[in-house]
Amino acid sequence: MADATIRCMAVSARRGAPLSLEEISSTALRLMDAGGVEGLSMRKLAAELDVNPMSLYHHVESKEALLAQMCATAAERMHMPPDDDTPWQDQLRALATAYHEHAREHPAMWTYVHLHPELIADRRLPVWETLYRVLRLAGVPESELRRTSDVLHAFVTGFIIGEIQGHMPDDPGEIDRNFDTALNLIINGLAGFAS
Amino acid sequence: MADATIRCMAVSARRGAPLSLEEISSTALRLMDAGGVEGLSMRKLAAELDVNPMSLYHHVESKEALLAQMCATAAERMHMPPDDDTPWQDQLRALATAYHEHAREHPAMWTYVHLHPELIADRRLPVWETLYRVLRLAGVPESELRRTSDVLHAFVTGFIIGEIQGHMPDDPGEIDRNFDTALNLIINGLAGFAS
DNA sequence: ACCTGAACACCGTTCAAGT
DNA sequence: ACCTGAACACCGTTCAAGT
Repeated sequence: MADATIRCMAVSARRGAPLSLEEISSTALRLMDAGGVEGLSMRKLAAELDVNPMSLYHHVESKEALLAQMCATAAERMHMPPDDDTPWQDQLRALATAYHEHAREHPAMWTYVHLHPELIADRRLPVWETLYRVLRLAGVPESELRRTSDVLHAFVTGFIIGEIQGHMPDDPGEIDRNFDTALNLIINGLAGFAS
Repeated sequence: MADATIRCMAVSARRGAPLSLEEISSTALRLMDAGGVEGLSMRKLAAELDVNPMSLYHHVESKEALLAQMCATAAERMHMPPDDDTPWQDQLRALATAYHEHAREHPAMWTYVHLHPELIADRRLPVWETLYRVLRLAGVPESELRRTSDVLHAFVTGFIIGEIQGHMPDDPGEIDRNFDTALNLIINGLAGFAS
């Protein structure tokens, strides 16, 4: 019986269990975290999963589609700070920090997202919901929410990429001071807007 | 005589003249402008120059070195607005606009620079000289010039990449309004700093 | 249903040989 | 001095064949 089931599912000769999309994309993310963008190839991914490269194409349309999938689930799962009734400045700081940390955990994937902004364009994503809420608190008029959030997001990702790709931290305190400078600039700028 | 010269220079069978670094990198830039990052490969570049792919390696150490070369000369040649004694806000606007336009002319190369910030790290480059001058005018203390200029540069490149890679202009006026929002945010932020 | 091997059209690059 | 062809170690992906 078990033999029959296994035979009819055409399980890989090299593996016990069939592939799943979940397994594929989490392994892919691990490869990307470890080896950068060049660390992820369909062939290396297949080797890591102990499977023929072509088997992947039964679960994923293309490498691009796989990357899109990875980014989408990462963006959905991103944990955002809740509305805690503190001043908008503090909430913006918390949001930026959460974003920042997430990006530093998955720098290569983040760089890819930055280069393909359409992958997180969905305004129902937690990041955007949270950012909109904070910007409303800051007094940004409804008609300017879209534009302002786009600009801020571009700033933050620009900063993060610079940090990821740049001369890395001799002094880790230097990172924090850069981050503070960036955030203070934005908060000052927004405050000027609202008033 | 001419024959002898040509023979001893071992000129390509397919071309009249020998390759030059200048010819290589300007052709490479043209390919990149036209076809994005994927538009530039050593093999396509050689084909465009009507030369064997391996000939390129006599003038350039690697593809990476070629890209570095291209970015460096582009950054050196970038034409910056002169000090015209207008308020720093106007001068910053002029600087950002010049940068913006240059990036829109060579979006793929610009994206590459953004991903390899060390390529324009040289503080003697016109961009940095100009930015430092404007930031001094804005009242940024000497000890914060490096940090502030890094952050601003990251913001601006983040914005530009977002614009290049993002949903492109349905309405070209939309671009300008985004750009204004970004710049006003920065100027407001800096003004808060200095005071 | 799912997996596979061979093949195709690409990469960047090394190396020994040509003139 | 400069150019070249063959070769190597990679890519993503198609397609027909296996179970």
